[in-house]
Amino acid sequence: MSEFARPTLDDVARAAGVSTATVSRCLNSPNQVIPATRQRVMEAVQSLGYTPDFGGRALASRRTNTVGAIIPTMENAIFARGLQSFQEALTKAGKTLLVASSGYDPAREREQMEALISRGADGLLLIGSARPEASIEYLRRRGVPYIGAWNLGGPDGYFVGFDNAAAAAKLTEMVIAKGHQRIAMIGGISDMNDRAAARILGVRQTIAAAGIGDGSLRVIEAPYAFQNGADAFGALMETSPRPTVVMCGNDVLAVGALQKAREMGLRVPQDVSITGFDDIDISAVVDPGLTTVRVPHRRMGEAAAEMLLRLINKETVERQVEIPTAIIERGTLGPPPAA
Amino acid sequence: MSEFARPTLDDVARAAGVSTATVSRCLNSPNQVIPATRQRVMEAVQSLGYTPDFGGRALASRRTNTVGAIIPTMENAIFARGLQSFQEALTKAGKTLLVASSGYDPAREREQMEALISRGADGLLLIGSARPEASIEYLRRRGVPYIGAWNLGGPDGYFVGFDNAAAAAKLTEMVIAKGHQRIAMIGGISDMNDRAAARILGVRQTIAAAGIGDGSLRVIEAPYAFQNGADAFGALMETSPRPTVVMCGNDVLAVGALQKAREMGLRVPQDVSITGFDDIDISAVVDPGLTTVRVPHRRMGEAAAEMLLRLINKETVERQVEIPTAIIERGTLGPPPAA
DNA sequence: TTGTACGCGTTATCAA
DNA sequence: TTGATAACGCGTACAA
Repeated sequence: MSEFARPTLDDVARAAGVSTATVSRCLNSPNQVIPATRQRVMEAVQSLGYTPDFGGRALASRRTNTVGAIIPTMENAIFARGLQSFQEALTKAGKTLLVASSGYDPAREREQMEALISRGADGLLLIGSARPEASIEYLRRRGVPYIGAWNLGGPDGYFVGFDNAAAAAKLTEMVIAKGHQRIAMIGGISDMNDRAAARILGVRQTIAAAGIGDGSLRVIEAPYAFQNGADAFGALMETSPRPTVVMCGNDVLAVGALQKAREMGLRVPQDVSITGFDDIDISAVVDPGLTTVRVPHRRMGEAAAEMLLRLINKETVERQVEIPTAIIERGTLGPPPAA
Repeated sequence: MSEFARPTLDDVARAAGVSTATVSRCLNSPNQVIPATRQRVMEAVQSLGYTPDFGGRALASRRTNTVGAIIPTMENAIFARGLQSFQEALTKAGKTLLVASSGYDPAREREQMEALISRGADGLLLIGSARPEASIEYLRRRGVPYIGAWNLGGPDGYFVGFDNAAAAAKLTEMVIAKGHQRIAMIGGISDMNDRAAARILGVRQTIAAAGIGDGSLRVIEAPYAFQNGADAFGALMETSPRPTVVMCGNDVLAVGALQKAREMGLRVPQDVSITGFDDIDISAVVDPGLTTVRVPHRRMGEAAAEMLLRLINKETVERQVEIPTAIIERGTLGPPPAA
């Protein structure tokens, strides 16, 4: 009650009648201390409510057991899920995870990098590979291990993720096999978001290769939100000739599109087909269920933790770990209408 | 390339040909330094890629500009959304947010408290008010300002949140007004989750007060997941006499219940009514739309940031800030079947 | 097994 | 306006 200052090692030492070194040892390598002493020290720790000061500890020991993650936004369930398992794996290894979000802004991402590194992060998890060279140079110069996740990257750097383009291509092949000739797409904003860009690319290339229609693809890009999916779908349905299938870069967009179709009195998949990407929870719940690409986020989080930990420990690490995806067929993809 | 160690203040000072004190001043109070010197120093900072060490800085200045938040899980969108705005408000005030999750485990929450405090957190955001007295005592002794969010709390402590019980009661009154006599509920796990408990309580008390049925309420508690909502709904529909309405403690459970109803060939709301709580995105997308309680998470995050900041600055603060909720009527609540 | 004493990188005080 | 230098809290050789 009367004590309002944080207790220090010194306070504990005095209370227990030992030296600060002994208290420190009790906390860090207890078996070097005789049980009687240890108990006395631990009692003092308890009664004072002592918690070691992170700053002092980091300063003296030169390590922090902290890793940082910078994600675009906490509001996207797919990051939340992957991060959760990332954190669980880290916790098992005795590390603490610090999370920051960039709001899809490279400048802000850079700020967060500095904040995390100045807090002593031993390693960093970043999303994707699209970022200014200066940010990467900064990381490199500082010698901070980092990995990109949620997709695969270029020739250098370490990545654990999905081949977004290949998965989109495979789904597109299935769409074409159903007989669709007029394909349109609603994608995420591809600028500085390589996942969104790769998904669009996969669809586009497959269509071009198959020589469907004129080989081009109509794409509307929009931030991930139900309403944007609905609006874009409405716009696409205005065009003539109407697409027979709308492929979406993300399930959120797809569900919005699906809702809009219902509002417009269009039956899915009889009048128009819709596909998604990610397989979020909601995709199994809508009616009809969404045909989409399943992306195992939890496994990716675990794999990312393992890779980053190995990098931090300077063990050998594969440069790329690919997490396989799978197409989940539910009800929103069918053959094109006969018309 | 050849430099792999983190540059220190000393390195910068040497490179710029000044003392460490001057470098420190350049970074913290630039106008105390003559422009010519400042520029020379800043160039050295740039070219070395210097970032101040957080530990050293915290040690010397005795403040961290860091606040911590401990949430049950990152996978619940309602926390993610509130946290996002909490963080935005904090960032404006020059603070950095560190997020940790407890997995609904009080012991783990306590560990995270220590981790955050040892990292110098100036204040803590916690969810709800249900936690062991020892955890609270620990916080109090350390003199760390903290607030509970997402609900309101007891006589002491600071809270910003919703009156979960009152909102549930109001919704129940509406249900009763529609003519329902047989009400059942699917709630979250109420143990150590005061939000879930309060929602159940609000429903139960209203039913008892109205003398509906025998005044008791059948409740199944389950973790928030679609499948659990579906399973619990199935179990409830087995009972006889069947409830005419199933009130859910959360929209996730409600959507699961809705899906199960469809599977069972039950029309909503003609055969059975369903209500939710939270108004997550999906609730407007399902068919029919979910009648639920809207909880403005973003506003809560902002209000929480303001309150915590004031507490940290030792300004005067109201003990409780209540964020109003509203009932959103969509399609899942109707009158009971005539039968 | 325990204690002494130094150094980690920074800020802040006091002189110059 | 700038420079020495003493804290800050902790870990760890080294000595006892």
